[in-house]
Amino acid sequence: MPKRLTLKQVAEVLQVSTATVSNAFNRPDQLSANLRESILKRCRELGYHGPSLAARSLRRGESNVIAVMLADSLSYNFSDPVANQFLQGVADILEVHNKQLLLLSSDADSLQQSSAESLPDGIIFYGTPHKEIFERILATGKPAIAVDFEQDRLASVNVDNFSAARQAAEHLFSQGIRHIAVMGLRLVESRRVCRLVEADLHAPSTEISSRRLQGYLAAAEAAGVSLSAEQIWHIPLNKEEVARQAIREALTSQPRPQALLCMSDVIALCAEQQARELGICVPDELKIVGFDDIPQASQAAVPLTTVCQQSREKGRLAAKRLLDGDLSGELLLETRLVVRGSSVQAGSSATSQSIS
Amino acid sequence: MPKRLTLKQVAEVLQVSTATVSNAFNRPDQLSANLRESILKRCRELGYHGPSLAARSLRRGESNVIAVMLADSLSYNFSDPVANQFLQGVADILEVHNKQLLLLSSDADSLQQSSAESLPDGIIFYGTPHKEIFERILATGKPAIAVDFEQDRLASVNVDNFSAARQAAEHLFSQGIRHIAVMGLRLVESRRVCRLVEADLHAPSTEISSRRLQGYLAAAEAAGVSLSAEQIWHIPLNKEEVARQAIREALTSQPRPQALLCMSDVIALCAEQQARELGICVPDELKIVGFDDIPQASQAAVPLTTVCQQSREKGRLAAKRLLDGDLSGELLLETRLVVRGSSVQAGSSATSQSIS
DNA sequence: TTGAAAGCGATACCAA
DNA sequence: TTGGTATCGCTTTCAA
Repeated sequence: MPKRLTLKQVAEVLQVSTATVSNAFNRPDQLSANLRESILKRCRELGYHGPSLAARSLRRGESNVIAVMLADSLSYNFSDPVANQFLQGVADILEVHNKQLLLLSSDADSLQQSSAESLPDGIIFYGTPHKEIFERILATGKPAIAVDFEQDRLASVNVDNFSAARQAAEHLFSQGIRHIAVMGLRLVESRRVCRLVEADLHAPSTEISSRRLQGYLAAAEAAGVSLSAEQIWHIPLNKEEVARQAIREALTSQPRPQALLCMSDVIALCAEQQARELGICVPDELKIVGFDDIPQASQAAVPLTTVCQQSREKGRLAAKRLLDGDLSGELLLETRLVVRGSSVQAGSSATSQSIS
Repeated sequence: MPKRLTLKQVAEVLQVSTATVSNAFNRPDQLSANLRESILKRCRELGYHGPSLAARSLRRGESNVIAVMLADSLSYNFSDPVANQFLQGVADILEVHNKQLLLLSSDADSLQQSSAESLPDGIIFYGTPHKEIFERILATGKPAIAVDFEQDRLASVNVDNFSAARQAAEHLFSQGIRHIAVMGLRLVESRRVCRLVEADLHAPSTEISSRRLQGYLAAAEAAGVSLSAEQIWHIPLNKEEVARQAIREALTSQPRPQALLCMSDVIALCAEQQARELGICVPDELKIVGFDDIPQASQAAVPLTTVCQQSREKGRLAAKRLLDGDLSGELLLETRLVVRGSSVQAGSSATSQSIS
């Protein structure tokens, strides 16, 4: 097996100095076009395809790699449609800028050990990372940006979760609905599905889910609708398998809620499916409102009314700001309620209207 | 902004040699537990969180990073449910082994330039990569494994696409269906939706889509069903927006096919939705069979009959083989036809049966 | 336009 | 158990 060639060896074979070969790759202006061409050509023949990333970034202090630091595990993020949209947006921009993508999880032990965060030239935090790792990275002084959480020491890209959620709830209350259940995502620390207790309502955090809950509550209060802790479920993971249990509980509780306010589309779509299995007709007997506007939301049998939070655009903006060095202040993306399926019939195509 | 500390500086402050600090991080057995503890503690206080990845991998010749080389663009892969499942599987294993994940696209210009492939300790090729990059990486002699394509110089993880597709088609023909349309994925080079022509049928490649097509054709022949080029659509990308056009064409052609054989679940689910919009009742008036068994397949309004190809497990196995150095031969995963919705009624829960 | 040489930060050998 | 030191592959300044 031919051990990878080094620039030095190549230089030797070509009878030029290492500097010249290096320049051929990195600084075309430092040598004649002719020479450069011939060097690159011979390199290709020899099987030398460019400088080693490790050595180059050691020397230059930059790597051309951007990291996304995920709050949860990698595999969880690959399974989550919202995260996927976000990563699509990030990838859109990185591809244009010729940057490579390193996926890191603040959840993983590996980070404690390998300090892989030292490689990338910049870091996008997606969701609230573990404190220790967060501090560690901030201390490096590398460019970084926060997405979906707030951090006074960092620029951020975010949406107004409070207003978005309030709007979603208002949509229901304005239809005269008085009895709802909230399918909440990660509202408390527990790893199992459960309902909230009164105290949970008075411990608002800055986490997006807490914001959304506050938005729901505000809308309820404004509409004079009572919404108590026992009508609010905690779902620890944005996964169908997990959501199902909470939804079953809610849909079989007496009296059955007229509507489900779901903190994600994954939950909402699962609710739709569960309702179908239980023989509950959506939207006649049960209204469902989601959050996120993932692609599947519009394709569902009963197209989902939800809050569009432009996840892909969020990824684009975060990556753009990071690469442009535009690292101050908070950027709030617009959200809008997408009302769907208000007049769907078999044979007619779905309608959807936006309310902004 | 405090520039990142180096191991050397730390050693100086702590009044020990660099070797000792290095050992504290990498070789606990090389120094007393006491000393090690105190060094690590002081490092934390100083804000030194471990050796730089670039320097360490330059020196050690390994980086703790594994790359997945995607045949298509990053953002496309994030949007594809099958790719997401695969990446979940890869991530499952990498997390256990404390490896970081670098996502590379053989599509991107950036690779030509940055030779980012030099960093990772091993590479998983997902789908047929561009030839040039493929050769380049093989030449490095790094551990690598091929997924979803065949390559005599590389170990691989794959499924038997021919048999799987044949089985899917047989399922239809055994129900007496004689007139079908094939919604094919990437069957020819064109970037637009089109039907095949006769010549395309006689140019079988080793690409998975070609294999699947051959499987369909074999089943048709065995069943005495005619399946000609004009009944076969080419869809260039596994995206709903793209598939829609082909599906519309197929569903509005006269006579309308009794069944759609779809080369992916994304296409099949899109077909289901289109049928709904056109007022065609699935499965009474139109049968649909997919391929992949993505999570949404079982959640659809009409649960989808499809071929399960264990994408996540594929990712797991590929990563496992790579990390275990088990790099010879081809590993074929089992596929199985998952028949769903054969007796679904509103109010009753879905049934599904496996035929292996 | 080219070449010589210093050094990026860490590791691992060998000696003490 | 610890310390000195050559070296990993490359970039870049400076001098020729």
